[in-house]
Order: sequence, then structure tokens, then C-alpha cells
Amino acid sequence: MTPAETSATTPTAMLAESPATTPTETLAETSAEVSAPTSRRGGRPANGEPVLDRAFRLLDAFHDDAPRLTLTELSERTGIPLSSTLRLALHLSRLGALERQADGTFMIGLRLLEYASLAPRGHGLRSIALPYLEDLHRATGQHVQLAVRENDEGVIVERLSTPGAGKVLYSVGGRVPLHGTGLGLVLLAYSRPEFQDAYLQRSLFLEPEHTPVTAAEVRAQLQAVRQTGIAHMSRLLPEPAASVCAPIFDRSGACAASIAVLGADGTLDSRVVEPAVIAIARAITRDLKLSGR
Amino acid sequence: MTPAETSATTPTAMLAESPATTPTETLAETSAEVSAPTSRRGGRPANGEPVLDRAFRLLDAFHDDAPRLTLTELSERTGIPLSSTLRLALHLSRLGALERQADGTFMIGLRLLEYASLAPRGHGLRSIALPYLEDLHRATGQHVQLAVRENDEGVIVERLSTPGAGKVLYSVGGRVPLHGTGLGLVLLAYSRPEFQDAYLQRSLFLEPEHTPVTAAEVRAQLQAVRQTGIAHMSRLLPEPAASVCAPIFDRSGACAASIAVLGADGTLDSRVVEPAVIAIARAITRDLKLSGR
DNA sequence: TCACAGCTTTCATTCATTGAAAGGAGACAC
DNA sequence: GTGTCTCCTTTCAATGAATGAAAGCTGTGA
Repeated sequence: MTPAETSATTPTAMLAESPATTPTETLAETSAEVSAPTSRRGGRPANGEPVLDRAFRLLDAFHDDAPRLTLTELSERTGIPLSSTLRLALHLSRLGALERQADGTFMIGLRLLEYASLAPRGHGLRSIALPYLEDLHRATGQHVQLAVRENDEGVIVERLSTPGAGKVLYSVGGRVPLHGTGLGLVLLAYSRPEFQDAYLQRSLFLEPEHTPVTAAEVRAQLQAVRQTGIAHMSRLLPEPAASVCAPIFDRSGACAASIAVLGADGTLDSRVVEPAVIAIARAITRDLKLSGR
Repeated sequence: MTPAETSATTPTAMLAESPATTPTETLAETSAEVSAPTSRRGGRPANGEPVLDRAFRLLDAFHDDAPRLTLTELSERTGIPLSSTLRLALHLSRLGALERQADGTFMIGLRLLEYASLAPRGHGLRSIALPYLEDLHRATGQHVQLAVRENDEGVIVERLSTPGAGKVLYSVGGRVPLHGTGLGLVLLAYSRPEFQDAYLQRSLFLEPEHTPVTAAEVRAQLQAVRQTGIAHMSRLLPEPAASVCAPIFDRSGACAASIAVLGADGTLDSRVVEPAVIAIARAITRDLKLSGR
């Protein structure tokens, strides 16, 4: 038993003693004699993860507050080893999903914009709704949002913001809960009853404050939305604000999206805004049916 | 040459010898005897293609005129075998990059909208420019476009269209040539001289008509753009139209984007539109610098 | 000259990926 | 009921694309 073998059991000692023998020597010896290779290069991990999943985890690493990341940051955020991160990130850059700047930082690439513009429920809907949303935006002078449901959440598809009209919690591409927001409540109110039941099974909280709500309370809200065709919501955090929301329907009569007018508390007179929101929601619904959706 | 080394040169032999005692005897026999495998299942292709490339080829299969595709259509368009197409498409659906409707058709998923909204040169720029673009849209009553350069092309990042203002060739996410369009000409005029030289090396054509243009002609146009700070372009196909375009600069003084007002021939008085385009381009430039880009 | 942090390249190892084949599911015909 | 489509889904042996530790490289700062 050579000293090299006994030291191999402790990885830290390995690192300290490794320069004692040259790499070529150890390799030749390990293949013949040594069962525990001291400098074992390569090797696939015990439970490999599909490349695709990893690639999308890289994309997931980017956020509103971190739209540009260095290689090391990417590696740390995803937990993927540095060399694998580099290989993947370069691959994604070749495909246009990422872009690399001169200083080496990575960012989301424009190719993804191209794909996103083909999402029927995203840009397809948006292109029809945008002129109407602009009208609503001008008329009310408040934030205007458009959202669709994806599984258990709403996704903001478009947002027209007004600098003076308070903070907006969610931005384009962002996800909103179906029960704590006006946009979500509308989407939930017009979804299939079985889906509603399943959704209301879970324990629900109003999110900035983390206040619990009962299923019965939400059901009452949904009932009100269906009766009036409109949703009123208000929140206190991060600052008092209110929203007025209405549904948009597709050709089949299913709720395709919801729109919201959102403003700082006090600046939003719901009596005034309500007819405008309803009128614009109906106009978009009509246009959606005409355009073959 | 040690025996260990010679055996190391043929790894297959090593592998073949060790499972000789393993219970896969029957399998080994069949593979040895049957030379023509009538029912040979599985097997990796001779030159496999990386999963990532295939996944993005699936996304590439979607187009403006085909935003929803069946499994068979996807398989045909990409040339990927049906079973592999299904596996991949389902995987992408799990990741949110695709969505599957009840009838089995696939479409681009909303998750990609989420990623796209993080592209600094896409949605980041867009969110700053949009209010100004709306102003320009209202004031002129014509199509308004915003584009950035990616390699040898311009990419449309935003478009506000006016139903009555003629056909628009390019939509959001679409790519425009750098020499045949006003938007592209501006992007080219303010790019690095080496890049311009390289770009002008190629044989250039004006695209709907496929008319050749010389590098000298384009150079003269670029010179005019740099002198006046604006680009005028007109095209005859598919119908007569004209555009007025101006550059947007980032903090470093490089051209970050270009904007265009585009209208049917005759409806666009460039004398009137020009000051508006310049003013809005400067306003966006100022805002871009303020917001730390 | 040394130490360090961040990025890039190498390469033996092996498991995720592969597609032909078989197995439904539904529609239309006879 | 049986046959024949088309379209979608599942199975599974074979294997090369994917893997990450280690070494190499580059700039920065003491």
C-alpha cells in the first residue's frame, strides 16, 4: 500500500499531496494497479439531469432585478458546475436564447422575443387588445393590465403603466394569484366549476400581507364577479391601491383573459372607471371573435 | 507498451469481456446469430443531434401563419421522428415553453413570454420607449416601430399599428435587413465602421423586388443618415409606402435602437413627421440614459 | 513573484437520449 | 363485425452526447 492510497480517503489531503507525482504517472498506474484513482477526470454524475431542464434552469436564473449575469453568478444560482454552465450557456447563445456581451456577461436573447411573439395567448391576444388598452389607458390615466390564466396562476400579458399612478406589483410576464387579485379573480370566476373547486381546496392567503382567506369568502367574491361582470379589489400593501377588472371572452364563450385598471387609492373613482372597463372588455371580446379566435 | 495499455486502447473489448458471466447470455446469443435484425428495436442514430438544438428546432417550426401545430405537422416540419417529437414536445410543455390544447395541438407557451420580458434589449428597452411610441402613434396616426440590431439583421421589438395605414411587412419579433429598410439603415449607419465594411462586402438586394444595390449606393445613404440624423425610405411593393426613421442612443453613445413611422404612400408628409420622429427619438434617448442603460 | 478570482479547455466515463416497432384510439366504409 | 385508414402513445435495447474534475489560461492586485 503506497502512501498515495491511504491519503486518497481524505479529499483535502489529496489536494495537498497531488503535485508529488505527475498526472501522467498516476494515470498509468491507476489503470493497472490503483483501484481508487487519485486524479480521476471526467465522469458522468450519478443521477444526471436532462439537458433541457438545465437549459431552462439557466433561463430561470434571470430576473427583473438581475437581467445580466456573469458565468460564475449563473453557476451559483443554478447549482450547475462551472464548466457545464459555460458549455450550456454558450450553446444557448448559439441558438439565440442568450446573448453574451463583450464583458462576458450573459443576458436573455432576442430570439426568445421572436418565439414569444408567436404565443397565441400572449402576443396574438395582445396585438388585438393593444389599441383598446391604449384607449383605456388614455381615458383613465391609470395603469392598465391584460392577463390570461395558465394553470393555477394568471400571467400578465401586457401592461401600460402611468408613472404617477403608484407602484405596480406585477410586470409583463409576471404571475399573479387567482384569488388575491382582481385580474385573477375574474379568470377564476369564469373558469370551469371543477377547476374552481380544486383550486379552492388549497389553503389560501392574501399575498403581500400573508393573511389567510377561507374558500367561502372567495366563493362569495366569485359569485359577485359573475353577477356584476366586474371585479373590484383593493390592497393596502405596499401602498393603498384599487383595481377594477372585467373578463374577455373568446369565440367559444370561454373566458380568454381579463383586463384591469389599477390606481393608487383615492385616485381611482370606480363609478367612473367601471363603465369604461366594461365597454373596452366587450370591444376586445367582439374583435377577438371577428379575428377567428 | 504494457499489456494494460494495449487493452486500454480497445475499450469495447474490455466491456465485452466483463458481462460474459452476467445473465444477459440469451441476449448476447441473439445479437451474435441474427445478422439481419428483422425486429430490432431502439438504437441511437449514427450521428445524433443535441437535444437542445432539436428543442429549438421545434420552436422554430411555429410561424405567424402556423401558430398551432399537430404532432404530425411538427414531426414533418422538423424532420424529427414522431416518437422523438412527442417526447420532446411534451418535455417542452412541462417546462412551459409549449402548451398543448385539449385537441392535442401544440403552441408556443406563455413561459417564453416571461423569459422574453427579461431581455434587456427587448422588453427592457420597450418598457421605456412605449409611452413615447404611443405619443408618436397618436400624433401621426401611422404605424410606429422600434427595432434593435442583432448581428446582420434588425429585430422589431415593438410595433403599434394603425388599421387604416397600409400593410406592414414585419411584425414584432420579425427580422428586417439592414440595408433595404429605414429601420435597418439607421442601425447600420451608427454601427462600427468595421462592421459596416464587412456588411457591405456581401451582394445586396432590395428584398420584396430582389433588385441589386451597390455598396456605394448604400454608403451614400448611410452618409446622408449620419448627416441629417434621420432616414427616409420608400418602397413600392407590396404597395407604395414610406417611412421616416431616427436613431436612439444609449449611455455610452452607441446606437441602441431605431424608431420608424411608416405609412401608405401619400398619407405620410415627411416634413410634418420628421420633427416628431426626431423629438421622440431624443426623448427616448434621454430616458434611456436616466434609467441606467 | 506570488496569490487569487474568473474564465476556458480537456477528456475518460456513463446515463440520458434515441427511434423502430408495437399498441391503442377514433373515424369512416362496407 | 371486420377492415383500413390516420393519428397519437408507449416500450425498450443500444449508444454517443453530455458530464464535471482537473489542468490551463488570463488578468488584477499586492
